[in-house]
Amino acid sequence: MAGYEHRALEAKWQTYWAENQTFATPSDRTRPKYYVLDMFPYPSGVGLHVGHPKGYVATDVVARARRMLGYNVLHVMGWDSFGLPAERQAVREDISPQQVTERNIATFKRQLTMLGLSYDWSRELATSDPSYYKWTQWIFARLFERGLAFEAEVPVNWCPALGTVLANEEVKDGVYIETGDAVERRSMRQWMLKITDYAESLLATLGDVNWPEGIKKMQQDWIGRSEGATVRFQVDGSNREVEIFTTRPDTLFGCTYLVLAPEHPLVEDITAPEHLGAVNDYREQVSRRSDRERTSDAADAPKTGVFTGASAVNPINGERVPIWIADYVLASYGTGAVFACPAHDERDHAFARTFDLPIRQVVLGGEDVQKAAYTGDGPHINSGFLDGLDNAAAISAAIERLRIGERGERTITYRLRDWLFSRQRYWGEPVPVIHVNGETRLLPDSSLPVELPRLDDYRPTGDGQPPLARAEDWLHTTDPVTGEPALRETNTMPQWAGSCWYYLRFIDPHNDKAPWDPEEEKYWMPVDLYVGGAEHATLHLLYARFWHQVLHDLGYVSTREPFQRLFNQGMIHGQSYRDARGKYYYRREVEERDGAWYTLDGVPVTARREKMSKSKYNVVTPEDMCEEYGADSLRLYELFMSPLEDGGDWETSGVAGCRRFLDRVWRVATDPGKLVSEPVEAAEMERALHGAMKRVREGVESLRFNTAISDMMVFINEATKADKVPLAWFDAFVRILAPFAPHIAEELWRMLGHSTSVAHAALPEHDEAKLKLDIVTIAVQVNGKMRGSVEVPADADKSTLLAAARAEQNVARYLEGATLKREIVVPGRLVNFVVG
RNA sequence: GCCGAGGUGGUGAAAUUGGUAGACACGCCAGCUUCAGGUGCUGGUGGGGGUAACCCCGUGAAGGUUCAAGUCCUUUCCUCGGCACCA
Repeated sequence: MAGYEHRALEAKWQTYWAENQTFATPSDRTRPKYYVLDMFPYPSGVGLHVGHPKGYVATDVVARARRMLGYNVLHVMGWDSFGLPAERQAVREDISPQQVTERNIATFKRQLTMLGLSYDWSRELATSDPSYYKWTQWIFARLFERGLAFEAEVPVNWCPALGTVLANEEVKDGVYIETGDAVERRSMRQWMLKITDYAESLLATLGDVNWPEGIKKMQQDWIGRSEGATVRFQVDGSNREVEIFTTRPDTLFGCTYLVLAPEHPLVEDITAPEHLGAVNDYREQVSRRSDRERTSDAADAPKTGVFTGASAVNPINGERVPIWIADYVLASYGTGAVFACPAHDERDHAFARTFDLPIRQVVLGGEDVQKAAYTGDGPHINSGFLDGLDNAAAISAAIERLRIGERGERTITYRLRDWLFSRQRYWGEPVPVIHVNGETRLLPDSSLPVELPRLDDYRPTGDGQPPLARAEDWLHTTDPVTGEPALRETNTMPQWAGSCWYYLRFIDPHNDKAPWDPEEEKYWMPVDLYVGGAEHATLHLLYARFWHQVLHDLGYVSTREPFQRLFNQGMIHGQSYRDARGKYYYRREVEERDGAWYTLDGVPVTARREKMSKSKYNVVTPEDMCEEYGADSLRLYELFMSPLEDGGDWETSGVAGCRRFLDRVWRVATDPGKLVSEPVEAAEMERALHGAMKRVREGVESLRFNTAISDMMVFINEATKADKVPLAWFDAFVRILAPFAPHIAEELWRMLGHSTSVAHAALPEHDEAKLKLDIVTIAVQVNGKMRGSVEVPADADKSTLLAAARAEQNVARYLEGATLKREIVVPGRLVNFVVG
């Protein structure tokens, strides 16, 4: 009575799909292709919770629907399996990261398989597999050859808790964004990738891709293009020059001092002896402040700084201005030096007020510039040859004058910095270079992959070398070209390396001659739909685009951009319960009474929606859902609960609701005599069916599946109520249900007498004519207020509509004795009488 | 502080893009079925008033445009994401 046996049924079809390779990627090239990709997961030790599969289910629906629309679909899954957590877990459990990773992958794969996702598992890959990272190293070699990978002694983000450096993109407010561990500045020899060479290119093609505007904006802001000028100031009484960057060269006449970043290399040279003490104290004080302190109270913090005793000559008017140092000027942006125009820049203004430096107005507008900076447009004054010009004209004129005098030129600066590409860890790709007599040499492709050696201990060495330095036999090698003794590189690549190109390897994952076959690449690229979380906006997505554009410049790939369409799925939150002391409770340990929550012992707790996490006791696992309600019900609920981009709060009762829907579907199919081969007069049911068919197709385009599912529910509600349901209608229904609930659909499909998988049946197309109603209900308003409704033929003309509307009892009451001023008729919708 | 997205029943959400607000589902209520129910079926369910027909109010708040506003405009409040001395 209850419904169908989901456990046996789902197991049966999952086995069938595997045995029959139902989802093998087609090899014929006559059909259109569709490459639909999920951001592959890092296989963590804790496994999946129900928040993870939302995106996977959505892409699976798209993949299945596209197959049914006649596309060759590439739909694959793999593992971003290098990374710090596995290494730490390995140390904790005293086993190897390889073992940890293997185990975690097995868990993830089991959980994903259970959901009935239609991946071509024969293309599964893992970034930590030598047959994969061989080609990651191969791409690194190409970057190195082009001068895009280089070593440098640079100030880095060092994270003592992790024992490694981090990229700028991984650090926010002085802490590692993943773990919240503190980060400090340090100078170290590191591998860098010259992503800044691609700043312009990465901006340029952002317009060509179908991505959420928000993500594009974030990438634009991260790259941070800024147009302005570099200007060289002669240091007074010296042949040295201070080079500054400015977006406002038009305000050079308002310059009353110069500011260098405390770390600026020129500071030592120019500081006057009597100021040396103060300058050194200040630099010391600044260097002691952590990034966290410096960024957390940025912006509106009081300005600090000291005078160097030196002065510089303003090239635009020959004026001498003092040179200060201050930490509001960043060493890492522009040239690490600015000229200050306090009248027209808020930061300079605050600094000038603090140290009583002159403020000279050069642009007309605003209030008193002694009180507040004016940053708007206006005619220039006190500016010699710029007088009278507006900002834009003055900027051009100033730059032209500087250029002629060889004191400056137009310049574009980017916020983006080069990518710090080494990590002092074990569990990552070895960098394929060797060091011979202090010289770094790229290993020839023939010696790839450089495999990770097995270690007994994965911690850094006693003298602070990365863990790989422990592998003596591995570390000491010979140059395969010259035979000279050599040392291997002990830094490894960051986790982002493997994910920068995995979408390319999926195209041809078993190729051992090349990273991919060019013909295959041409067929499958670009990725048509890429689905994942928005947290990768400036990390993975920027890095992958960078590698892809380099590969494109080298002729290895055929598209400029890797991901044609990007879609961000929202995060699913779980309900958590916490008492006043902050202790969390499981759902089964609490109960609701009169709208408030208590533990079973009566301790009041607060219920909150939070990110699912083991420590918050609010994790719901896909296993539990599959066991109790079945994968099909879980899949439906993931999509039914909210639009894909919205995330939402997990409610297990909602899964039960989806299960009830499937049970009703089952009953419609199995009620004796319900399904009939003869036509049935049931316009409502037929309309519901065609509405659902339409919505399913729209959903595949818009990735809004919640309304498609509710329309399928409407059809089943109609079918449940009806005595007879035409077989042909139900047949079509099973096919639109199939992408969402593939197991039950496959079973029903066979019950309907088909002998091949529903996965390759044709997705039915709706008939627009069937959506039209013969009789429509028209709203009748008087003065814009609803006073009744009337049923009229859909094609009724205006006068018929008005007559019917007037005849409506309640409406007639309102019209009686009133003067009719106006009649509004919207055919098929409403009639509005405006009366006086 | 700046930039972006969003505020609709007890809950998740719909709303053909200016035309009957709340589809569908959860939850709740009532009835039927059942030895039993974390079952199934039927009906009800935005708030207030009324025996009823109906009436009034209602999409964060306040104004405005319009015959008509969840939808358009102005102001404002709140929530969530991103950036944060970028010269």
